[in-house]
Amino acid sequence: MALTPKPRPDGIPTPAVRRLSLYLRELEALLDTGTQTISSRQLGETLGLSDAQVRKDLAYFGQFGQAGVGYRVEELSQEIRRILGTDRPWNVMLVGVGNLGRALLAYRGFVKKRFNMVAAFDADPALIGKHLTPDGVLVRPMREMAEVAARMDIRLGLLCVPAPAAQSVAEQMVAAGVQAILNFAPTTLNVPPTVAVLGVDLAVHLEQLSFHLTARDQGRPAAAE
Amino acid sequence: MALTPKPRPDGIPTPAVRRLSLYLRELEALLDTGTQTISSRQLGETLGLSDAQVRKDLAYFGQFGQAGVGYRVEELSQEIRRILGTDRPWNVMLVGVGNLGRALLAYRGFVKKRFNMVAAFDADPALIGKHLTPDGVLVRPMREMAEVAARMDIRLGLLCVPAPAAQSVAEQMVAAGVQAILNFAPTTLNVPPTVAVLGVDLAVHLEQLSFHLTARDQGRPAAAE
DNA sequence: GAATGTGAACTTTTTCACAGCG
DNA sequence: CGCTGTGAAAAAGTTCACATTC
Repeated sequence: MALTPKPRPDGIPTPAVRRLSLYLRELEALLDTGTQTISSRQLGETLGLSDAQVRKDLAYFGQFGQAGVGYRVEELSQEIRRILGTDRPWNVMLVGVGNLGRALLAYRGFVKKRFNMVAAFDADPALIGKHLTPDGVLVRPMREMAEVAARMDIRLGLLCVPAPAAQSVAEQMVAAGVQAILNFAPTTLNVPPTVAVLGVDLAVHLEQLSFHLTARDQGRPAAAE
Repeated sequence: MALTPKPRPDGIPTPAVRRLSLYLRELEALLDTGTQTISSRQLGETLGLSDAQVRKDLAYFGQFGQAGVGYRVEELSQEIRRILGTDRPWNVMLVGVGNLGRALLAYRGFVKKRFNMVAAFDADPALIGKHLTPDGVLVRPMREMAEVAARMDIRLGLLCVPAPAAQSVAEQMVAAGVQAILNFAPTTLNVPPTVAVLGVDLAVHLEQLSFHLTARDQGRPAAAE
């Protein structure tokens, strides 16, 4: 163990950040089983990663382990939450209350992670003013977006409108102060570089699996996850 | 242009395969606008990729372009579909007809790509035998999975059950002959290496965006998409 | 002139391997 | 001893730059 006080390295591989979420998921499951400590080898095992990978990933952010022992599950969980910024709740808006949007509004997994869906918007006048579930959030007209976002301090948004509307809606979200967008529309968004966009194209995911099926049937390798 | 007849390289970067889907999405949009040909530079532009990246990615699979001209949109689309294995329809099953499962059953994006949701399963007796939408698919009991999968030649499945049930359900799917799983449960699946799994953990995606928000607020870099 | 396909250079990410701590 | 943290080596992926083709 070195004594570099805080190298503030910044040159953290993007894949390492992605894996951080997976480590956290694993650690939270371990907490439920009452496990106190875990080694890099054990932590990587379930996820199909090498022990070295796990240690290196965590080391980008600090020194959380204890030589000879491993990592304290509770402590490491909290550290990762702090790094990811989920040690506090975020208010989230959802735009586009179609089938998918409704399902996401009701998704329990967000609540557990303290992502609070506090506002929903849609362009369809027929939906405005409705609560889609008894305890669900009110659907508002698009024009209220900026005001509501400011009042509720919303910086994160889910975009669930059809592809043709996506770019224009994204611009409205950005104008309203949204700084990070999870985009479910099957299209690429053009936004200012300060805004983070993560695309989740469900058809693309299936295509990737189709490739694996096809490639395997033809003798190509094909890995997973 | 070289005359390597078919190098059968096999050492195709996984990211290249992912990008193939994005190229196809772009090309399909271009088809609607009646564009005949496109250069690697133009194709990469919308996606934020360099022209070299586009050419190299495509070159892993063959020689589809014409020097001085670019790529024929129609032709390249078909080539990519062939590579991805989406030049033909796939029958797909969905297991777990909760909020998310229902939304996915109704998702129009799958239909367009010829992923046919032909069977749905759930463990809840109250849902069995129902059609969740007028034109929707019948919800069947889990025990019929193997028989139905064989009869309908289903090799692809969407897993939309709660995390605690996911591993056991995945095993049933594999036993029923499913060879590729799109996993929406926030947990890692342990399946035989012949089976491809792609995880879509919605909370993880939001966590990644939270990281970007947090990192940016603190002077770290943070890229997107 | 415009744009591909591709070796070679470069950058990023992963793995190795081992000193050192509890 | 078991296990971390980390430089150094290896592998993977991206960009460069250019000969070549239309």
